[in-house]
Amino acid sequence: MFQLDLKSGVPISDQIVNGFIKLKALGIIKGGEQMPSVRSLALKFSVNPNTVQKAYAILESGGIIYSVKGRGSFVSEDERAHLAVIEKAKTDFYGAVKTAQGLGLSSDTLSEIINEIYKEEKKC
Amino acid sequence: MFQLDLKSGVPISDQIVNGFIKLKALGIIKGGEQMPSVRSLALKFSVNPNTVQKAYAILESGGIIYSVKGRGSFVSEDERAHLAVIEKAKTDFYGAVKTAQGLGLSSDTLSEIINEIYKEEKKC
DNA sequence: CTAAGTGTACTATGCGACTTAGTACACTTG
DNA sequence: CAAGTGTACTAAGTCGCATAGTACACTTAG
Repeated sequence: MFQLDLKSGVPISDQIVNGFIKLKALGIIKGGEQMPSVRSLALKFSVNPNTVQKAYAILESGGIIYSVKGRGSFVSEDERAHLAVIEKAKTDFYGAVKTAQGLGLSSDTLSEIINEIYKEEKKC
Repeated sequence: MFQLDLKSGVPISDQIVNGFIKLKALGIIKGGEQMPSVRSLALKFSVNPNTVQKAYAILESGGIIYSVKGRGSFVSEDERAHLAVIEKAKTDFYGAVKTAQGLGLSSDTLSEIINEIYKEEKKC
């Protein structure tokens, strides 16, 4: 699972959303798999059930999961939702590059940073 | 100058801070140059003077500008502040790459995005 | 059928960040 | 002296987030 950082200033509901998006993007959770119940996850994170419910509502509106009354919430099997996540990740990164460019960083500097990070990946 | 986006959710004071940081990073404003007065900038942006004052206080704490009672605020001539801005930009970009990596984007994908953006720069 | 567990909806409350408003003071400059 | 500057302070309002509590409809295991 993932961790919550209550001191980060990032809304808890957003952290839960991003946490599951990552888990799905990395294939740790897969389509059709059952999500933790709203109440159990709230208990696990020591957080209000309403907060988890809000996160689940966001995930459902994004097509990442779907919910069934009385049964539970499940990871969506629709591939389009997964593609949308990838697209959003690209868009976010696009914005980050634009910002870096606006601050005068060269493309070489950015490439160096990327290589540094992905080099570590290969070590694993 | 730069624009404010009141609908973005980003605090106005932060937008002002980032705006001047960019102006200095790009060399549009230079060390020793006088900043707009708190009141005049507030008028120009149709914003409360306190909000501009807050932004200036942040800029001063970061060494980007310095203020003199009764005279005004001026762009710092200390090069260390400029270097710190560059370092922060790198750190922010580092985080963006980490996030993209966490979502499964390959280094090639990121490089493509960078090339796309910096290609446009050369056109100008 | 019953009980437990599920998603969902609603209101009320507290808290903190941000912004605005207004006032005041010390300083510099023309 | 007057105007403009930075600075400091209190008060109020708005907004988003999180919590608390309750309630209802549904499904499933027993």
